[in-house]
Amino acid sequence: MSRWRGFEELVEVINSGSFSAAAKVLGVSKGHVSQQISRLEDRLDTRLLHRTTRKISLTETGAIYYQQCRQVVEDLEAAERAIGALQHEVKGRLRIAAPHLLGEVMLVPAIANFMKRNPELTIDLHLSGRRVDLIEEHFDLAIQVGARKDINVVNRALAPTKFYVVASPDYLMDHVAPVRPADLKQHNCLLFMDAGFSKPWKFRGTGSTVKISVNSNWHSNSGYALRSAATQGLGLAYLPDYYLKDDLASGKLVTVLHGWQSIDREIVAIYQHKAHLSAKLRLFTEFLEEYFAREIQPLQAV
Amino acid sequence: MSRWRGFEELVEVINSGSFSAAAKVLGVSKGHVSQQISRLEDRLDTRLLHRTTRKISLTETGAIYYQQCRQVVEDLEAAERAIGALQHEVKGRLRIAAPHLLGEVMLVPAIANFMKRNPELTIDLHLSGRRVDLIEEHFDLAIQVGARKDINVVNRALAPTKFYVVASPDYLMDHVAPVRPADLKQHNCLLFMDAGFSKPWKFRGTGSTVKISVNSNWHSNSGYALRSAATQGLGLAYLPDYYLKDDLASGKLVTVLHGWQSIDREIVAIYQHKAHLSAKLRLFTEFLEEYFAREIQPLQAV
DNA sequence: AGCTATTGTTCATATATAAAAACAGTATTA
DNA sequence: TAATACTGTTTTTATATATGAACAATAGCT
Repeated sequence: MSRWRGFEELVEVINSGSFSAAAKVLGVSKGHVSQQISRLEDRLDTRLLHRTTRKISLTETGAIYYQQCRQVVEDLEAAERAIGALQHEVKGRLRIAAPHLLGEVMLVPAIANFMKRNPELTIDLHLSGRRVDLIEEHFDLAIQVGARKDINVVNRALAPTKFYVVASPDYLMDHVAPVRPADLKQHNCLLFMDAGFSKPWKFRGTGSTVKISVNSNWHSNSGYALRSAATQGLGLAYLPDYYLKDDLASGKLVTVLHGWQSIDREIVAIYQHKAHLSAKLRLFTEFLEEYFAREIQPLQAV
Repeated sequence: MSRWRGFEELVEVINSGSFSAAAKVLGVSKGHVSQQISRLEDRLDTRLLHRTTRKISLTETGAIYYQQCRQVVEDLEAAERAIGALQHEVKGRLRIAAPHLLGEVMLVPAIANFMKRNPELTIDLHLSGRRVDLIEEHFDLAIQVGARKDINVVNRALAPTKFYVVASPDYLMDHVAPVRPADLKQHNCLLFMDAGFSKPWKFRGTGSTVKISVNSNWHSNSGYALRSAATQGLGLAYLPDYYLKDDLASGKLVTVLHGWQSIDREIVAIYQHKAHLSAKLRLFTEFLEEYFAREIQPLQAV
């Protein structure tokens, strides 16, 4: 039972002018209002209202208490209104975590687009190689490639993405283009490496799946640096489609290993709990889904 | 059920840092706290807390709501403290109604005495011939001679008082002093009359009680005027002991009808409800009781 | 790694609360 | 002046609420 029961009944009795009217407003029985006021008086060990069957009048003590409670009721009403507004409008802060590459290439233009429609929104975009802790670091949303196993979060697939092995035309003038994954061993591969670890390159051919640990004398935790190194002919790079689109179109890079596709992966939005999703978060993820579907064109078959 | 249930649980969960700790502080089960927060979230249609088994963290929405609720809790606590102080100290306003005579003669010095001990008190003394409506006119206390029949008020006897028939020695030189109530018919009686009505004079002899409607060509609603008229030999007056003390001692007036006593009456304090008596009201009536016992000396037997 | 202590949630049950009707009292109205 | 309609309170009964144990999950400890 609440520590402060009865204060709203008191306020409403005064505002309405009678127990009966207050009961009607509050949607309870008048007997209940009577009981609540009585208990409040017992608890405060003072009489708050003088009452005859017809007239209600505040005690001096009651008047002082009423003033404060009235303020409290107004504050609580204001608080609920504020929440309601926040809940149903796209406003406030949206704190997003993402890897550098995805964030810079995909999210920055997407966010720009979304904010044009929702100018009251504040964005806090945090790019890093880590998988952030949503709770600890107060992120509303994390965007990454591949889902999380954490059962406390929702993984929402936004778009599929593929990785391609690419090289510059220059490089391919000097080296024989690989046609099977095993051929990669003969090449210098530009590796994405973070915190000392790199992931193997995976491919799916007709019926078989291959995982290759490649040779490399060049590592970076920056996708931009990897792509740049590849265009300058330093070796082969394994990069996602959304990051290659322009350079493939312009011919600065070309794909190799035709017939071998990388394993499909998903760009995922990750957030806490499906229930009670705030409007801003719900609408932003919906927007991202549409935006990615529109912007990520499947590359011409390789 | 309250319209704002759960806000105190939310505040305490944040203040304590966990559901369990909050439950301990609030003196309820942790299951209950959990349920309250859940309902609050359902009602607001938003998530207020991120929770894992070990960590609690406010949502952006939750943080906003928490700030407001925290303020509300502090305000409610402050309100209760204020009431407590008002309830247990003699301070604030004490609004008293009394008849002119009693008020001027007895209450003014009594109040002066009481206020010396309780300087934080404010007194509002309203003198009139009417029986005031405590509720309607916001009186804490009415002092009068004789109890009220109203079942909604407390009649607290402060002191007994007697009425005496008095005359000036001059008057008695020219007239035969009455010895029985019936003799009053032969005299001019100075009548207390308010709103066109006067009360009969009552007497108790040895074994019998007499009620007399006297003859009068002089009326006033002022006890002071009555007494003054009597000292100037205009006739007989029927006045209370506390108002005659000085004039009887100085010999300006003398009592008649020896052997016939007026009906004893009570000076009464009248207030709303015995329960929840404020400290100032309780202490003031107690003080009046003592003060009257000390100050109203029984007149020498008549 | 495995164990322990502690977390928040869920569920059946005991308790407390709110409703509805009966009650007592008082302004209003005819 | 009597009838009436409405007041706040009381009481019984139906409903809702809080509990406490069982549960699932996790951080810290050894």
